[in-house]
Amino acid sequence: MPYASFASMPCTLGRPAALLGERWTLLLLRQIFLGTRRFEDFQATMEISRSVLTDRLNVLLQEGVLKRVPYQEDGRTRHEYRLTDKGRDLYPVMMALRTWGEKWMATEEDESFHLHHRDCGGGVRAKVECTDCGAELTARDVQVTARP
Amino acid sequence: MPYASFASMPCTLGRPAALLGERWTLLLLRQIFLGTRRFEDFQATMEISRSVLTDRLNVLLQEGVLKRVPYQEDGRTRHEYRLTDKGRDLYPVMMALRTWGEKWMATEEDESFHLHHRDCGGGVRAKVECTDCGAELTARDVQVTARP
DNA sequence: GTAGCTGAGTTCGAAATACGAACGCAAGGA
DNA sequence: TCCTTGCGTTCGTATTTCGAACTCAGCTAC
Repeated sequence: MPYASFASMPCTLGRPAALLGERWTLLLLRQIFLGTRRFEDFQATMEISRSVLTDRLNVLLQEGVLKRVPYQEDGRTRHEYRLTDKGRDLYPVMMALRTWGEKWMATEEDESFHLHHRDCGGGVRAKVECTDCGAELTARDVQVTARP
Repeated sequence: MPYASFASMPCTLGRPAALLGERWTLLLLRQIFLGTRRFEDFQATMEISRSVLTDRLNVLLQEGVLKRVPYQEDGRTRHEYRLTDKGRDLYPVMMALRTWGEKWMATEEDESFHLHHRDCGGGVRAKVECTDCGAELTARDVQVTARP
């Protein structure tokens, strides 16, 4: 199976993994969650080639993760890329990555950014929980069964 | 900046994003969390080319996400790839992807698998919470500030 | 009007990656 | 001795990515 055909794989973990597992896509989403919205800014901050940037933005537009929104600048109409509701729902994925990075990949030189809850000032972390009892779960607590 | 040099980017979200954002890596991790452990089985279930599989496994070994563990089969010593503690801690990332996939990418044909809490049988989902007050957070609830 | 600037792409030849079929190799078994 | 298995490595071809140059539309200044 060529990589591209995972887009149609019948698995709700496999399809997102294939979509976000394309080179540059996760880094692009990181920029977007940090507030970058314009083609030129993506290009400048990530040093991605323009043609690949065009391609990745188009894929995310097609998937409905991003939308193009017109805005005005010095009287001209331009467009910026913004998250849709679907895209905004990727927040837990990004936070899970960051929580993992903080625990396992942190170095002295990291100077990224702080995140805190607007209301109470607390920290932010991703976790997995049981929808019934609310317990926090690890891989060991979870049983995998084939779907009927 | 070529993609590879994000490996040294001073950001605890950027580095994991670059590592897992390499083609095949997320799909490989999915297989691993589903229980695949041997080279041949990865190759067969994902139809990845052998050389790329070798490369990705080596990267994950080097990063300490996987380890090679010897085991016996018909008297011969072989090796299998297993998650380290660091690797097992990627579980929330996978569950966040799946939670998102279930919500936004589910189709009729999906026949992947069920997950449930061993103790109480409940469902499984990823979420982001405040480390102080425990509230569930979305992107809008979180303030981003440059690190001092 | 026209020359220049800017944001947002598009094009294209060269370099890096991925593909897949064939090969290598070590350890058992027939 | 030869065959099979698991696990890679090699190598020529096909696909992606790179980066510099080009395009194009809508101002702005002259």
